[in-house]
Amino acid sequence: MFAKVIIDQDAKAIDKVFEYIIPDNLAVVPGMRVYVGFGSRTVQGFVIEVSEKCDFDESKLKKIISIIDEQPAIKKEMLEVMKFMVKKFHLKQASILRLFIPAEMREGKVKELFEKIYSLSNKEINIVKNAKQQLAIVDFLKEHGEGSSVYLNGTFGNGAVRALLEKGVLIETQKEKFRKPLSEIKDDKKVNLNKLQESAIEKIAGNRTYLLHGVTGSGKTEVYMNLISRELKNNKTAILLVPEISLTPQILANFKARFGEEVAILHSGLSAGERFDEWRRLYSGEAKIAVGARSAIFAPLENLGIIIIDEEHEQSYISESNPRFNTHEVAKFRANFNNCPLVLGSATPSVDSYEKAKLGQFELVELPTRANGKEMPQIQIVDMINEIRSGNSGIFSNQLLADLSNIINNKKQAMLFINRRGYSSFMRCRDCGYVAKCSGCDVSLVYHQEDNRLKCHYCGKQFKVLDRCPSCGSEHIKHGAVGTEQVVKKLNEIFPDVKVLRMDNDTTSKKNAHQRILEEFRNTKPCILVGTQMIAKGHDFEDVLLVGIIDADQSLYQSDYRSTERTFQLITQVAGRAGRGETQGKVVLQTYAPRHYVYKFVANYDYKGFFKKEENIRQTAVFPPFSRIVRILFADFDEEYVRQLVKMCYNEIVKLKEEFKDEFLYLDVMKSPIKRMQNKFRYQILMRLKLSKADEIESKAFEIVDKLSKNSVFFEINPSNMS
DNA sequence: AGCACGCCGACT
DNA sequence: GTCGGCGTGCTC
Repeated sequence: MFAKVIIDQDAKAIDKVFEYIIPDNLAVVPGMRVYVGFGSRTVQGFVIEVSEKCDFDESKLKKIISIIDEQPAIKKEMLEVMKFMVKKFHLKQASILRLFIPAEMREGKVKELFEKIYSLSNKEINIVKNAKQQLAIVDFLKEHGEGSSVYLNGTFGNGAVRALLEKGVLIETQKEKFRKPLSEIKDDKKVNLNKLQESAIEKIAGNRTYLLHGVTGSGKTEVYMNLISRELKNNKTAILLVPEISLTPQILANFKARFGEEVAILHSGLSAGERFDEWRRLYSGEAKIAVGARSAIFAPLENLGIIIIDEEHEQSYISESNPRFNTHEVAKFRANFNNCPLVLGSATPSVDSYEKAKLGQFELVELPTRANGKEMPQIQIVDMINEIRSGNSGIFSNQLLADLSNIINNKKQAMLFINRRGYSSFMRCRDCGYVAKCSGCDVSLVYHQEDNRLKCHYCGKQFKVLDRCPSCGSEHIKHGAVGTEQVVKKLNEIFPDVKVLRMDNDTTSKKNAHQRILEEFRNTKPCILVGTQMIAKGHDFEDVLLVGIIDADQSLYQSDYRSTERTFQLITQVAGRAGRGETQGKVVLQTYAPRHYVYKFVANYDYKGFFKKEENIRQTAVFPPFSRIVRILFADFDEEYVRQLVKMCYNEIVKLKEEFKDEFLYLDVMKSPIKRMQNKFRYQILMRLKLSKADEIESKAFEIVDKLSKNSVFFEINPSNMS
């Protein structure tokens, strides 16, 4: 018998199938990891197929050395997922397979965790009287039967334990131990579903893709839980994906409360060992529901009954680094494979998904009202240009200040949203225009007052702050756009007695910091929470009666075709934080472009109106979803090398364009907007294609680039971050 | 990716 | 003379 093996090394040159002989004494099945000889060394590989004959010169085949796990680490379905992803996203096989197993399983990092358990042997106990600790251990074990090594060493000292082991008084057994993340189980509040929720659940019954459009507070989570329960009753399993930042302790606790041990949670906050344990519980079938961020779509579950993607419009479902894949597409593949429904839920669906629903490719299911019947908070648009005209050049409008005072006087809470961390977005010399930039990236440095440093938000490098311009010596340094730190500082000046908390990447990097800040916020009144995106999701604070959006235009200025859509989504999201309790909340939205159509629609919570307008614009300009944008990014330390490579590829693609004359709406080659990142020079080829033959052209373009480049190249479809 | 093989410069 | 620099090419 022969095995087709993929070598577990992430290199383009060996991203193919190698064949090996299966020795008679090894029971090798597809999906297993094996050790094989490879050139002069021994490496790990994944068996993807077992067959009677081989395609390679049999005399040159080596034997598989040994198997790594008894059970195939990659299940059959996932081997199909791999094949799909290779085709769809032009990824290397090994890099995909690595997504399917927890990192700690590779290279024997953390194997299963075993606990050492000691008990008394029947050997005669012979301990001198002054060995008090040893006698104490024996007494303890006589009473309790056994004890863990951690406990015994901790309470009696490891010297005593070791002495008893040497005497043979103790025997050691190993017990498998599961690490349990978050075991705080609360009572499950039984929620009665309203009619709309019930009918939504009824509708989601076939094997299609369902777009669940439900306004914030419409009770989507409750619908998800019921859908999952239903599938569990049918003896099936479920995957629920949520954006990383919504994986808050409360949400996780809700799921634990409802499903207990049947739910496994996969998120970045887990330790390596915890994640491995959760993975194993899914693999073995002990856990039947996987809840997690993007990569939970690869959960090793069999017999899937439903896949749910919450907040389906979120950008984080498109992986933008390393193995670049689109979670929706993988989910659709797995749903088809299992013949089960795929549910995409959102209060603000992506234009792409809503268009598909409109075309009948998805089935639209709507929850148009809040479950508690409460009104959505009122959104007031404040024209910041007017503020400047009337002499207020600060970062807060008079309206926002008045509303904040009101909140403080009533001992309530407010959230201020500013999607920029740090103090100010750049430092520039007023006299000569010099801007401080990162030495390795072509981006301006962000000033962080907290540690008085300039930081690069792309590579993390830090630099000394400028007190004078290094170019002309001037001391007139100007600060760029306002960030979270500065908002906090200004609030402290204006409201010195009020607690102000900040939540952004800088304050939440430590473990559990996230939770601590939210806990403090919950318990402090009055209080103002200033934060980036991460305050926009899922938090339910009854006393937040005011949400301020400091610079609503910010996401509007990113010049990609989805920036308006993103602005609508973000504002709706943030606005949803206000007035979650009995009292109606309010949103103050500060903008320099008050007449932009996005604000008109957002203030009325008019998603459909917005969609229509946006659809119209995209259709007229022939942008996605009415076309496909392909971006091919090249990056290398050697600028001359990338320049030539990109040129060669471009010339070939121009030929492709001649072949498909009417299909190209646009084709060009250029420096990437960020010309250099982490010392790599970046060039890109951009094309916009009509949908009719986009698949064909895309794969031909990929072949061209793949052939010419010795490294792997980044292919991005409809990218939203074009930096 | 890693390692062997191979062909040119400055050293005990 | 040979130790070692890293370019090129191969791995079932």
